[in-house]
Amino acid sequence: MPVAPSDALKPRKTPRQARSAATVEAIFEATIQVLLTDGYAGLTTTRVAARAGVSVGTMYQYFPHKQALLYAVLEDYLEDVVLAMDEASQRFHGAKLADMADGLSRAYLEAKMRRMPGSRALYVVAAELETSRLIDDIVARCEAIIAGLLASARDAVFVDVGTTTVALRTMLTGTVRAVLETDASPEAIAMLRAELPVMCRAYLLASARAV
Amino acid sequence: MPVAPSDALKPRKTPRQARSAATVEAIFEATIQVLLTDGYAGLTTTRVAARAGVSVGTMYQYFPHKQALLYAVLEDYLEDVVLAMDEASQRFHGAKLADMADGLSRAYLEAKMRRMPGSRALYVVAAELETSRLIDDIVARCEAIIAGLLASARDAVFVDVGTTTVALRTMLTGTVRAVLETDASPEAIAMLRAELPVMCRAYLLASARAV
DNA sequence: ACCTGAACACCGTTCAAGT
DNA sequence: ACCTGAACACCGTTCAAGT
Repeated sequence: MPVAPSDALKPRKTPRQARSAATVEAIFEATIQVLLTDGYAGLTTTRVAARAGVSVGTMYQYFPHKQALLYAVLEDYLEDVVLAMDEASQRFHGAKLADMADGLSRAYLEAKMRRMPGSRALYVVAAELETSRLIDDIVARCEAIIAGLLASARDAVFVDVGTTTVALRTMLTGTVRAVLETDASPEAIAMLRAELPVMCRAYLLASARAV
Repeated sequence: MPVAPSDALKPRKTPRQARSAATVEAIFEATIQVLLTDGYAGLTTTRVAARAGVSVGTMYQYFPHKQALLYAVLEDYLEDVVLAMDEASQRFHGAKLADMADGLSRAYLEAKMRRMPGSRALYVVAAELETSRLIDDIVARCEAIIAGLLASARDAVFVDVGTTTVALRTMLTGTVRAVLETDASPEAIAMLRAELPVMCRAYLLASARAV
């Protein structure tokens, strides 16, 4: 694979002055806008620069290439999702397993919904980009959060928390993605809201020993 | 969205002579090879043509643009998966719900595994391409197969087969994708083999009324 | 009928010149 | 310090010329 090392994806320089901070912010916002109006195929460096009101050269001063720009946008988005998981995990620490399943799946879904329709656009970015390092990091943090939560369950103990954690995380992210990516209609989202907690509860109860 | 109508994705002409059928076959095979060695970013029309041993012009005689080529490759792949689902559905018609869950999830997973590592490469293609019409069709056929299977369960009846079908299909495809796309290691696959049937069984039993 | 490959438009990226 | 935009290399696509 012709894959750039992850370090190459970092921003070229961190803005130190108010003017350049505003520039980066504008580029950031413009990227999402262009993604939404022109799609991934229409996402052009020239177009992003124009929308942000700067020249291409300026953009390249902050992001060494297009990938780095998208990487930064994606990172910002994913941090928000991890935060939501973490909050839910604290709220349901020591709760009953069924409540955990509900709380976790709802928190994840709401975090995604809060940033719709950016969520849809960014799935494409995540798939196309060389993001393994970033995704791996986010996944690891999510799973640490979930494992900690499950271990604290008041009414259940797990034979293999590690496996259950990975499976649950995969099911949660995969299922939501499968829906949002192809059909983000109100009915599809209603289905997710209703069935996702059922799936999580059923799987967790099947994997745990009551105590 | 700057999206070409789906008709524009069809091959420009169907090969009528043995020579051109061989040409198309070579282009097809070359596409997957280039995808595997150079990644999606490195997938160039020139490169595919060279690998297939034809000129760019020849390629454009069969596929009006790069998207059409990828679309055709993806279509071929997806048909194979639907076939696997259909076979499993026939094998488990009228069986017990738990056996259906096992059979369906195993069949789906095996179909994906059989075409690894093409599976991984094509996830990116599917995400980037304008494939809604194709995906919608495949999804509809998968869900018809699943709905028929569930309705035939010997020991259970569903409150809302439609919802359960959509949710199960989403869980199945989404979960497998979430794993294969980011980590197709033997351990990850072993996890899937063990946990996917558990998930399916648990969710189906939670959604059904025993009879 | 089918194939070739130079030619064209466009995009990512750079860098000499500006403030 | 930060910004500009013409210039370069490369890719998707076409089409006049070949067999």
